[in-house]
Amino acid sequence: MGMIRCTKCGQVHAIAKSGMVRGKQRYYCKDCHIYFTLPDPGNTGVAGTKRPRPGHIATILDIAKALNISKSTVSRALQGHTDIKKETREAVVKMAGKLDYQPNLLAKSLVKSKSNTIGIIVPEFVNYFFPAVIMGAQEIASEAGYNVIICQSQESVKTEIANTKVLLASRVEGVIISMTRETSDFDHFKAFGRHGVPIVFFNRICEKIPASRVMVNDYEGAYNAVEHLIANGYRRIAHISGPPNLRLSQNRINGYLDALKAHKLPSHRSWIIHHDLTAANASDSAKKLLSLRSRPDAIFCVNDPAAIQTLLYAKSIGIKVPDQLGIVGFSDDPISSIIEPQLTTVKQPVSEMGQIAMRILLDQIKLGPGPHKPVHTKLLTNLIVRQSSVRDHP
Amino acid sequence: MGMIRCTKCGQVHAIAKSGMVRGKQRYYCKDCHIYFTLPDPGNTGVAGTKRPRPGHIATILDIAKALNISKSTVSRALQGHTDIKKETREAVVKMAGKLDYQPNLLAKSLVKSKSNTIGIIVPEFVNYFFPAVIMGAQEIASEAGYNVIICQSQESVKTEIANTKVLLASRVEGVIISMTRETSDFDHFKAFGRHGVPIVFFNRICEKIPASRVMVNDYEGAYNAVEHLIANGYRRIAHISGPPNLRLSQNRINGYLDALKAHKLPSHRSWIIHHDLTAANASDSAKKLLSLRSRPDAIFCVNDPAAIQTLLYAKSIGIKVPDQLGIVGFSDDPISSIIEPQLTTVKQPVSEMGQIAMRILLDQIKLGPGPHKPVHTKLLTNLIVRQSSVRDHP
DNA sequence: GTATCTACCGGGAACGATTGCGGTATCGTT
DNA sequence: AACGATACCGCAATCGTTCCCGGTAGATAC
Repeated sequence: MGMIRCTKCGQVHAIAKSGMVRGKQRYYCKDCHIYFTLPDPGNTGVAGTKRPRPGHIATILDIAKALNISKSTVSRALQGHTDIKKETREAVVKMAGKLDYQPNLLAKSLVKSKSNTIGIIVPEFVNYFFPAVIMGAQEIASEAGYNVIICQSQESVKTEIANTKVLLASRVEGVIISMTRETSDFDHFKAFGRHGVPIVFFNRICEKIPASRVMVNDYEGAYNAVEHLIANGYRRIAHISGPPNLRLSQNRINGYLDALKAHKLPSHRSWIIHHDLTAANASDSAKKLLSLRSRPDAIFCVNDPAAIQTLLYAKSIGIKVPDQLGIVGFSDDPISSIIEPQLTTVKQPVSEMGQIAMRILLDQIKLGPGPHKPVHTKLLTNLIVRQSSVRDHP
Repeated sequence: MGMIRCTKCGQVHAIAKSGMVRGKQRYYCKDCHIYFTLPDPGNTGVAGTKRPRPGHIATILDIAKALNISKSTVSRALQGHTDIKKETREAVVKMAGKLDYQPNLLAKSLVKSKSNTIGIIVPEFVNYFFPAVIMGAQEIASEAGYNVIICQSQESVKTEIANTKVLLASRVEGVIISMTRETSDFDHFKAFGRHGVPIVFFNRICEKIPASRVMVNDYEGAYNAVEHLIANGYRRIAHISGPPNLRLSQNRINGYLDALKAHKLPSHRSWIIHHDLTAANASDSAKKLLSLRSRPDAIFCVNDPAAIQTLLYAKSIGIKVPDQLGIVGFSDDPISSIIEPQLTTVKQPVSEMGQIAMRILLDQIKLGPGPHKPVHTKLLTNLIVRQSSVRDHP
């Protein structure tokens, strides 16, 4: 029970009501029988001035009022409608410039139910690969007038799920995804399908969902890499693989195994080590392989970061590469041509991957809602032979 | 003149009118004296069903109707308002889950005039530096419930201007910028200020604008690097610098020059070469320096990519590093600890840079509109001494 | 001179949320 | 019984666009 000035009468005592409306205390005036809240103290309301807020961005209504025409006309003039007289249009455009008008995409998206936005979810973007893919994708998207929201799942399913929620709430028209290494439940991806948002997977695809995919010929790439090692006289070839639930890991293992089989070379289970794609773990895997009693004389790695860690470890313990150990990576990371010895690697078209994924996605968006036949694209790799796998005297 | 069914009467002939309204032909019915357009053929309108579109995302209205309550109540229930009965709230939440409700951020942003979005503009993100900064920034932003739109200017002022337009149109609440190397006109940045959108510059700052800045102690970093070279017996120290209009280039040059001066060492104009931060250009600069008659015996580079190119070039023409040539870079790019010899470099706190920039920005946003005192933050670097600059016998 | 067209423009309903204002039913006091 | 207070909820305006209707003035046709 405090004395507070009522909005209708003079000061009368009023008491707290209606449990705090949006953070503001609500009062009731006994005499006037009305409810009221106190105005914000910040707003020293100068009556009469309509919208004097400093950071106000001009709207079409501002332009319309300045020109004494309707906002419909302004809207049509601004989007180049034929129905508008030339002078009117010019006046509108001029006034828009004068008022520093910037269209409110939020409002536009809302009314058109079209956000002009694409979502991209990647596990991380510190290692060369994903930024390069994103660059390719973004290039195509902005050519088509689309914006891109980039999300990092940070290899965590939990944030991956959070990412899908954000993208859904932002009403993206399509999504490009490379999964987390630990994603095994796919309900959050299906949400996109339920809401008619097309998906394109790349690199780390999900086979449980009938969506388009962009990958490289992992099997052939691995096969060729291993065959190249064999041709260079290596016989005890091990493999540092990726997380087993990723299709790309499986494909590259199969290529590796089949190449060995085709050349009647042995394959041991202990020669295949899965690692989680972190640098520290790759180095551990290399350590494990190189301290085996039956030490391999070559290692084919699922990607370049792993190959680089392997190479560094081998050097650190005095194993000569390529003489005592052959190494082949996968991706053609810029580091691989700088490290010594230079790394032989299976080059994959990284930027193109993003471009193609985006092109497929935009096509699906153009086709409109409804389930479409998924497009499965397999890009070609090629082996870049450098020093880490070539011996003069096998 | 064709026979087309009128919307009001039976079929009467009608003729093209009103110059194609929004891509659709408009007709006029002579008998009814009305104008009309043909409905979209795609919509085989099943009357009665309100919104049967397949990809429809449930709205609060859908929830309200399903529960026979008003949408206001749904809205309040969903945001945990106190004014809602417990059973009602639970019913709403349950129905929201059942209908797979996802709030429409566009609508929310529109009505609240708050997009919950931050814009980031960087020149590129293939080289280690910018992705790492962005990661740091994004981390802080998502902790605070903000989304991030990332734009690449691709070192082009033109796309940088386009980026600002997009961010403005997306009603971002703040922007973090690292300029293009060629940006010399700043009107497009001022637009943010005019609209009350706070800016934080990092790395490549703009001094013509009273905005907050995050940088490292470029001068001291450079000074220490050069002093380190001097301590290792190098006397003819050159510098590959960045674009001259960037403050960081100037600061690092000054640190370089002052260190030379302090040790009474000569500095030649021909020993300072500006390069445009591309790899090819860095390599050219190294070539130019190393073919000078008075060849320098050490080079301090404005960043690691340049230092790496220099190192590679020196090796390619048989110059021994560090014996015949000392090299120091700037940034501590991951490559610098892998290349041989390992690169001495001035380490800057990259991820922290993004974090701090974002924190400053969020603070300014919290303070609300109106000009605030810009915050100028200078982070500390420290010299990582590796092999490329250390000689046993100076 | 009238009927018919054309060129242009305005009114107003969406889009999907938030929120100020106010109403009803219920309960507790005196 | 009457009144004050509380708990809960609905109405309707609002954000900035787009776009469907439709209307009017002038040109053209007959």
